[in-house]
Amino acid sequence: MAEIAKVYNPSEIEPRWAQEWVEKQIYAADASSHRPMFSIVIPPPNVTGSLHMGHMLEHTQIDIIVRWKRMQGMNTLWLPGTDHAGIATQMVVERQLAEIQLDRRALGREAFEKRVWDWKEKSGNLIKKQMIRLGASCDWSRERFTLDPGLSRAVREVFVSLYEDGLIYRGKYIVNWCPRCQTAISDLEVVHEETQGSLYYIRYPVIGTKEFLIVATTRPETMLGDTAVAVNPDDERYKKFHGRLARLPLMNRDIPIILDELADPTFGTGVVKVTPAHDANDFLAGQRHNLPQIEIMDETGVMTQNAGPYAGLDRFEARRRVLADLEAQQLLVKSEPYQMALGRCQRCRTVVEPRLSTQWFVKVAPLAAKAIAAVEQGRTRFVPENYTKIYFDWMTNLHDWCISRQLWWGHRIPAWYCDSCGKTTVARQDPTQCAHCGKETIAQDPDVLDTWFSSALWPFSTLGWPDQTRDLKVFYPTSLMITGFDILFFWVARMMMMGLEFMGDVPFREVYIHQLVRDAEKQKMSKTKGNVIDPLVVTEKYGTDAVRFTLAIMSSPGTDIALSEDRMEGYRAFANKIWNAARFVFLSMEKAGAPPWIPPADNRFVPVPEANGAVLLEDRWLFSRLSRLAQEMARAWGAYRYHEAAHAIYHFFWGDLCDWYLEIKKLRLEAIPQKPATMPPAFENLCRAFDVALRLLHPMMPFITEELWQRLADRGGQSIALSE
RNA sequence: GGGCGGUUAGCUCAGCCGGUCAGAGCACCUGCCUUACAAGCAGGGGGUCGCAGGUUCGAGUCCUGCACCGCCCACCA
Repeated sequence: MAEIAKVYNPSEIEPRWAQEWVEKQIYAADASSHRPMFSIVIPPPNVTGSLHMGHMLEHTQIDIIVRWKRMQGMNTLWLPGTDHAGIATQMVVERQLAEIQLDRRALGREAFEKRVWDWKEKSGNLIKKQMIRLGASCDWSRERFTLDPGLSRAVREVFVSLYEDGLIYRGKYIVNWCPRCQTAISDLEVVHEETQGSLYYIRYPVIGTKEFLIVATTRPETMLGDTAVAVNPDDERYKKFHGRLARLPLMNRDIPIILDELADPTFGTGVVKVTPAHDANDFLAGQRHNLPQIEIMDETGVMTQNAGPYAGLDRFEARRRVLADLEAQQLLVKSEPYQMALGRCQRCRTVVEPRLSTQWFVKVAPLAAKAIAAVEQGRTRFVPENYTKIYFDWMTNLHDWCISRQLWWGHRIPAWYCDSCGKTTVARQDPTQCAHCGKETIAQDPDVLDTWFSSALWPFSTLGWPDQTRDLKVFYPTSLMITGFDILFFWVARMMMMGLEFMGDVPFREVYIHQLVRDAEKQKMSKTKGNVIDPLVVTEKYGTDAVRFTLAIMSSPGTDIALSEDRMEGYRAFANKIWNAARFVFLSMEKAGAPPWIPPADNRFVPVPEANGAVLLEDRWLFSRLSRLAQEMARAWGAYRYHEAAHAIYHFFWGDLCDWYLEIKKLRLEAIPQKPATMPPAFENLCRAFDVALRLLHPMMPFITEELWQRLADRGGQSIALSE
């Protein structure tokens, strides 16, 4: 008794178990097992730094389910790993370079990539360390990284295969372009921000008349690239101008007045300028009317020679000059305040510029159709259910996915262009000559793939695909995906598409979308904002179990988690309560004897009767509570209602077990005159009840339960670890 | 322009199919260092469950409308 401290000190206990669990590889899955399977692949954290509380919530939720399933006897796999996170990681390293006045271009591609790899090692190791400290029961022998050779082969295979099927193509289209990152980005990487801008009304003289057309625009500088002015064909006001030309001010080019639905008679003046090279809608209109595309801005957002006198100016400076010049020529009618959704780069907040660019795209419609059907058929289920609708909405309104990025960190696009014949070679093996003309004058595309391209393959690439591995056979489709809402479209939807296309089955049977962890001010925690809390810090302060339990009990659906340390303090107290309850149990064993008492697994919820055959009232009561609790927790976990399971065990443990049951046993203990030869049933039941309570608590608080169970088992002559 | 979520004790939130659901934790008040635990024990105060209607024998719990707060999606210049 003396050797057990009155106050529970998790930092003495937790790291020891964390290490032991890893060293003994007790969470390794068995691909040759015939037991029922439960598999889950981790949403691979980005190697951009360390894990934040959002990860800890996610990992806690995954770990609870995984441990629960494992304790049910299932052959359980939790596959860990990390994501190279293309643009995000590249930016981290670029920022580091900037601090020492270096630029990636000055460094060169190879040297730069080496630096990113170095960083990846650092970040990846830190992430692994954090997860181990969290007690994540991963199978580390199956750890993966999206740039691993195997996974890269999967990426290559998928790219080539989709290309051969005509589902990947290359072309010059309007893409979202970040002038700072100097790369194309997908629609999803553009975040729209309500911004107070201005709507400018500009006069375009109509040739052959003394009249003007007045166009309204929020981006006046793009007029330098106008190649038409559009009015709605049914707009009576402008019928007189049909077939005429307009004079583009400042540039003094004559451009046609076209008739197109693009022009909404109810908006502005009903006249819209058409800039095919710098606006997605105008691009399409330009195609409909065979308009030239004049690029007036380069990849850095600086005006090109095509912008005439404005060449060399930054786009915003050009806007000011254009406005000033229009004003001077009395062509600017007016400007009015205008609320608009300005697109910014998700990574750097720079205003995104729609720009004409040659990029690679995935034709998503056929893939999306399968992904929609699979959910309609119930092959994959969303929890909470309402995400199903969101999923459908998004899936049915997809544009083709721009997958090429002008970056250095990522999977290089497996396409080679021939200088001789100009044709493209896309191949599984690096070619040495053009597949079309046979010449060796080929060079690989310098670009890399969108990081989500490889993430989309994660559920099967991590299991060995394209090889037909045993793991793949056993663990795919995975049982469950637990992830955040923020990557539902980026990731979940695309995994659905790729899984169905290449595996012929859904990547997971269920998707549980978890809450968002916010800080005390309800601000979103994010890597880019830098307001992240290192889980290692609170873990040290309150104990991993307490933080895990806090996250679990706050995980109720429908609301985000406003994490506060008050709660962690409260559940640290809970851990301490458990610790001290154990001290009482151990004390009882000392005073009442401690023979082997662990019951067989099948009657764990049945109390041992007294010598006269009757079961003590307190035992009957407690064991009935216990079995009800077990049912309740299984139901709650089965529905991912972590908070209900947590509340149930919390109140059972503190209220029923400690406040009542232990108090009653305390009286019985006092009534024992001297240590009996064998432990009376009254105390055997105490041990058994405590054992079961620890088991029920274990998925949420693995460390303290493992430690106490171990001590309990030692005293009872048992030697099986709880977590096995 | 669509869509979603929230509004319950001072604070943060639970309340799944309508009937011991008016609750928990923290905070607060009173009394206790009772040999498992003061990170504890015993007890206590505190809410007309956003507003207005409706369905029902009965509604935080279902329906309608409204008001705030927050979020997501969107090629209206």
